[in-house]
Amino acid sequence: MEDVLFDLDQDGTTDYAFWGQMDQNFQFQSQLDTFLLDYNSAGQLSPWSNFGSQSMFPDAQLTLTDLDVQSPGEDACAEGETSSMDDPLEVTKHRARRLSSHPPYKVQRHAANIRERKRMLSINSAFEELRCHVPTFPYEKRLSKIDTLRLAIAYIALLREILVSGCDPKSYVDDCMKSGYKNHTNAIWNTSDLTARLSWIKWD
DNA sequence: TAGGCCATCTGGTCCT
DNA sequence: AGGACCAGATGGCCTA
Repeated sequence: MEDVLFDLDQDGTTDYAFWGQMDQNFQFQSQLDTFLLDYNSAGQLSPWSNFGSQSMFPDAQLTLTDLDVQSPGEDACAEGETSSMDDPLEVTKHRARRLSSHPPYKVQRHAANIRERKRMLSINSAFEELRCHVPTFPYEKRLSKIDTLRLAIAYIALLREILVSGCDPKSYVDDCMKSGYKNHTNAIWNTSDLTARLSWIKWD
């Protein structure tokens, strides 16, 4: 156990040295982070977005040493070492983890993290766009992602029914309001909820 | 305070 | 080989 901790310490010090020497990599990292910050600030986030209250880019405030902070998984690994290191498979995994903490891997991992954040940002912007296209009440709080998807499904189903019926959309919705909308789908958003939302829509 | 929601990190897998 | 995609783990924030 002691030598494991020692090794982790060693990795840490070598990493400090590594990052200190690799100005080009740091510049690359900074450029990517800067790009993502620009990407974020240029994005059309809704007023519901909580990005302002919670930093989307903790890395932007990171020092070089922050890159060496152990991940949750590594923590779990360290905690489980005493009980599981007798298992050869665990020993192999542990070696792999130690290997994965070496500098070249960290550079790739950091770049992958940035790409992943960028990818999630694009997904979130798509959700924001979708939220703008589903019927919501003016006073309603921001829809969660799952609710946005479910409401969109129900909304599309209802629009299809309106199309098939050939009726005037507004009168169709009014009829639904009066008779109680029977949604044929399994959607969570059904009956009065969806039609009540649609009653807010200006059909003209 | 528990539960919901979310962002982030991470390793694995698939694709180009 | 490198990037995209995915799911699991984790921790923070918010609300009932």
